[in-house]
Amino acid sequence: MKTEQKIRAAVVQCLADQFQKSVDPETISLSETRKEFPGDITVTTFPLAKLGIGSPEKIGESLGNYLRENLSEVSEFNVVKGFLNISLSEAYWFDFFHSIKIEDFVRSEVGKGQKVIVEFSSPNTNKPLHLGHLRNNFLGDSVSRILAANGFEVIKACLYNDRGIAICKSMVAFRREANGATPGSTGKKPDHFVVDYYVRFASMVIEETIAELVNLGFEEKAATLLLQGKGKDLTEEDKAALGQIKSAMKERGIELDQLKENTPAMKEAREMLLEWEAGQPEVIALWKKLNDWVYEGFKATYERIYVTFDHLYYESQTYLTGNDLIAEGLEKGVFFTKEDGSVWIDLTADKLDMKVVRRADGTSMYITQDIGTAESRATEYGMNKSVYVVADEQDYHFKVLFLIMKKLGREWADGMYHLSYGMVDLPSGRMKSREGTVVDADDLLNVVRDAVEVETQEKGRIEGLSDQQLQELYEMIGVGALKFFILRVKPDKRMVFDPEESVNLYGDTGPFVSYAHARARSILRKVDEMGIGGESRKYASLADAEKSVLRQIAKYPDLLVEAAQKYDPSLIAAFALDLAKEFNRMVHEVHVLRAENPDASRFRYELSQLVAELIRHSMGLLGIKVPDQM
RNA sequence: GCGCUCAUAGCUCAACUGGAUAGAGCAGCUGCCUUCUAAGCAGCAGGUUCGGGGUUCGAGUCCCUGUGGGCGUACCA
Repeated sequence: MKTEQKIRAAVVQCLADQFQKSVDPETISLSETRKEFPGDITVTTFPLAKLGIGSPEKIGESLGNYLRENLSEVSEFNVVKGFLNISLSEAYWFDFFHSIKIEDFVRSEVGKGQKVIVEFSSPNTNKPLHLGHLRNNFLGDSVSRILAANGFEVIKACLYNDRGIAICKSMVAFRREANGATPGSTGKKPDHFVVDYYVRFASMVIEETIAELVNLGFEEKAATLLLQGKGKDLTEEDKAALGQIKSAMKERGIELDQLKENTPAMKEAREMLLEWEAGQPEVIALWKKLNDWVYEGFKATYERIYVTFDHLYYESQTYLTGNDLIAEGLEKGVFFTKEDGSVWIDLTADKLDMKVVRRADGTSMYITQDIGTAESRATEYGMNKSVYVVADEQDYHFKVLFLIMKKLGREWADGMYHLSYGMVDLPSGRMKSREGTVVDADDLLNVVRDAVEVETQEKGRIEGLSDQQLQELYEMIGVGALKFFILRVKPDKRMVFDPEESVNLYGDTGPFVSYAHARARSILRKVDEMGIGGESRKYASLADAEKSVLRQIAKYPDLLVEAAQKYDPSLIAAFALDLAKEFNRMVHEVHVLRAENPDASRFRYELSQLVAELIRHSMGLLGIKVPDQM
C-alpha cells in the first residue's frame, strides 16, 4: 500500500533529522495493528533501540510525534512498549473509499506481458475423478484465475494419460463381457461405465488366479480366502486353512504375484498394449471408443465445476517425445550412456541421485516425456512461466526435471514451478481404491448439492424463483461449498476431508460467504426500490464496524499480488471470509435503509455495493459463483 | 539406510514470514428474530504450539537434538 511506503519514508526521515541515523526503509517493521489496540498501522521500535538512541518507548514517542506532524494521513498515535500504533484519520479512510475504481482495484499488472502455462487436472482415463482430482482441479483453476487477474496471459492445459496398461485392462474386460452394452443402454455416466470394466478386470484376475490354484490341486475355499480374505474377519478354521495353503505354496515354489501376472486376463492386457503400440486397427478403435466415453463423462464433471482448458494434450501423442533432447544432452555431456545402453544423468553434485532418463531398450519413460513436453511447450508458446499442479508425492520428480532443463541450458527453466499440494485424507486415513474408500467426485458433488437443497428449502429466501432457477441455485451453492472447503487450506498442507463436515453450511464456509453476498444484494435491491437521497461524500463519521469493513477492503490489492506470487488461493479464501464477517457485523450494527440521515444511507449503500462486488470478485478467483438471493 | 516434509484447542484450519495476551469455525454451553436475509450476531468455556536444548530485547515461526506421522529414494506413472 502506498501509505505504508510514506510511513516508512517518514520514519527514515525522522531518524535522520532527529538522531542522525541512516536506515534502510525496508528494514522498518510495519504491521497491521492488532484489534485490541487503537490504531491502524503499527511500527515495531524494538529493533531501532539497537541504534543506541534511546529506549523503544522513547523512540516510539519521537516517531509518533513526527509522523503526526508531517503526515496528514496520521491523526493520532499511542505507544505500548516497543509498539507505535498509528491511527489513520477518518478523512484518510473516506478518501480511500471515494477513490476506489472497482475495475482497477481488483486487478494488478504485475504479470503484464508475461505468458504462463498452468497444467493441472491431468487424469488417467481408467479411473473416475475423485476427491484428490478435485483439489487439483480447484487449485489449478483458481491459480489460473488469480494469475489472470494480475495481468498474466494464462494458458490452461490438461494432459490426459490416455494410454498404457491400465486402459488396456478396461478394454480387455469390456471386450470379454460387454456384449454390446453402452453407457446409453445402461443409463450410466460414461466415465463410470468404463471404470466399472477396470474394476471388473481386477476381479477377473482374482477369479482366474483362484481357478489356477484349484487347477494346481489346492482347495477352492482356501484359494478364495487367499485372494479375497484380506481385511475380513476370519474364523480360526479359516486362518488354519490360510496358513496351510500358504506353506504348501511355498513348499512347491509357487508365488501368488506370479500367478496373477500369468492369468489369461493379464496376458491379454499385455498383448493388447503391444497391439496398441503396433497400431492394430481393432484395438485402436476399441481404445478410442472407451476413451471417448471417458472424455464425455469427464466433460460433464468439468462443466459442473466450471473448469475449462485452453489446450488438451494426450499422452498417446506425446509419449514418444523427448528423445531429441536426450540426444542433445548426450552431445553436451549432460547425460551419459551405460554399457547396457541406458542413458543417465548424475545429479549427486546437486544433492540428488543418479537418474535414468532413457531405458536400455531405448524406450522413453515418464521423465523423458516430461522433458519433451516442456520443450515443445516452450517452442510452441514461448511462455515465461510454466506451472505444474501436481501432488507433493512427486516433489522429487520435478526437482529433477527442472534441474535437467536447466542443465540443458534452457533459460526458461527458471520459470518452471511445481505447485505442489498435499494429499487429501479421509478421517479414516488415506483413500484406498482397494478398500473402496475413494470418494468419487460426482457422488460428492451430489451429496453436497442435496444438503444445500434441504437447507434452502427450509431457510432460503427463494420467493419468485422458478424450478430451474432453484436447481441452479442448489448447484451453485453446493459446488461453491465444496470448492471453498478445499481451497481454504494452504495448498502445501496435507488436509483431512471429512465428508460429514463438508456438507455443513454454517461457520467458515462457502455458503457463509455466499450468504453475506446475497444479504448485501437484498439490501441493495430494497434501497433501489425505495430510493434514497443523500450524498455519500457528506457522510463524515465512521462507525467502528464501517471502518473495519474499509480496513478489510484495503487489503485486497496487495493480497491479489501476494496470492499470485505464492500461487495460493487460500489467501483469497481467507480474505473473502473476513470480509463477509466484517460485513455481517456491520449489517447488524448499523442500518442502511433506516440510517440516521440520507447521507449515511447513501454511504452505506455504496459501501455495501463495494462489499458485494469484492465478495463476488474474490470468490470468482476461487472459481465460485455467488447468488443474489438464497 | 539416506533425502524431503509435517506435528498448533476434542476435531478441521489460521497466525501478515522473528513481534503485543497464539486466533477462527465445528462440536459443547448462554443470550438475540413484530426493525434491511437467524445459512446471521453477541458471549462463555477450551492451549506447556509433540519433548529437550540453543540463538534473540522477543520464538508456534530460525538452529541443534529426540519422538511420532507422511512422501520419496523404480530402466512405474
